[in-house]
Amino acid sequence: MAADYAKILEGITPKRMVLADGDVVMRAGERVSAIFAVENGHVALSRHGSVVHVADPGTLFGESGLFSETNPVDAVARGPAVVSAYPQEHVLLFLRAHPEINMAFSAYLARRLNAARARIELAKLKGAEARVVAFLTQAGAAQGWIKVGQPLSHIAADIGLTHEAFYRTLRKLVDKGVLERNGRRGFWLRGGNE
Amino acid sequence: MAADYAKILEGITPKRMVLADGDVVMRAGERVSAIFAVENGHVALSRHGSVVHVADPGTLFGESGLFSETNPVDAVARGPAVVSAYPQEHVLLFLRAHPEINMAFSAYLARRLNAARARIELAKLKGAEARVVAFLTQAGAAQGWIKVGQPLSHIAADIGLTHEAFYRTLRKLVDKGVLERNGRRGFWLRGGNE
DNA sequence: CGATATCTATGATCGCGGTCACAGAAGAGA
DNA sequence: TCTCTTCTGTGACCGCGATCATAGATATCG
Repeated sequence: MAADYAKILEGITPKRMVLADGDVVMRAGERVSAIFAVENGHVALSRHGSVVHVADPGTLFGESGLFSETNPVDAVARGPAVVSAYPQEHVLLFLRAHPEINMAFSAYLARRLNAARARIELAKLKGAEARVVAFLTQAGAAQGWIKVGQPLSHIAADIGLTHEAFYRTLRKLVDKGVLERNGRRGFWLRGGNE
Repeated sequence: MAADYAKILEGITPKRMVLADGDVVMRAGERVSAIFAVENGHVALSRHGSVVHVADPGTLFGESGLFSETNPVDAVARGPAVVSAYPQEHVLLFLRAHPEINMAFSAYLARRLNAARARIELAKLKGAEARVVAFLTQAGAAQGWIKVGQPLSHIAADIGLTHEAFYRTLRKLVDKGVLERNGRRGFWLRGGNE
């Protein structure tokens, strides 16, 4: 997988971890040992019991812990997953030794920061419909068919809705002709945007 | 202002910009010219017409544009504001030349990422009371008196509530004996937490 | 200093979405 | 295959918080 962090970590040999649903990758408060890349499946990061972020395939997690002594969050596999663990010390040494790679890492963090901020503003939208449309738009459903990679009920929780409200809103959007569905997880927002 | 990005940019001379409400700092699609620090006021970043982030005083914005050719977002002043523009090329040269500063910049981005994710956690809490208590706790109101630095109505919007609901929730917490107030902006959470 | 805008605050009403309840569909495992 | 779990989906009810209305308290500015 040509993930956008590929160049950053290509010089480091990761430890591969194969996880079952619910397996713990790291616990909040533990010493930081590594930065992780999701190869397959999903990993939920939670803080005080509530999910803060869901790491998708092709993304890193634990990036913020790289610069601190202890992990700020719990990381638990959502369903079967495969992650690569890149030892913290190797990564830090590598970044220090390769300024260009370091720049690329900063760029990667900046992109993730943007995504997180977009999610915050999404959460502030009032009304289930606005949030669902915003989510689908961010996912690219306005440019053509997209296929979401996780259960709709998880998405509902991610955008701060119950699954019931989410399903009802999807139906309403379809009835309005704004949204088309293909199977259970295929979506296409058509309608007078842009 | 001793912002936590101070050390990163201290070697670069910014261009000061004084803005009125609605003034455009940068437009999506334009060539990137600088990274910005908000000295005063607020700057709204939007993409495809919807707000992605509101930059507060003491924070940077345009960090992601630093690594690309063109701006990904519009930036418009929300009310009168003062921002410092640090020319992109100077910042890039500076970071390339000083690996340790580059690491510090990565660490800054990682901290912001953490903060953003904590905010996501807060936004997902259900119920006005839970969100208000979470906000006050994050602000340190469980450790003693704190004084918030912005109008309560703005805080209400930040945590996804109307100001009316926010005021009512504060009152309810005071009635319950969980919260004490000192003047309009002083708060202290007492009660069996921890 | 007085005029004006903003902030803080509370009450009444109403609609959205959470909760509860139920069920078919799909997937996992034996 | 059959069982069991999870996911997807819909309906009924009702409580929380958005909205509308109003007003005193503060802040701002000429």
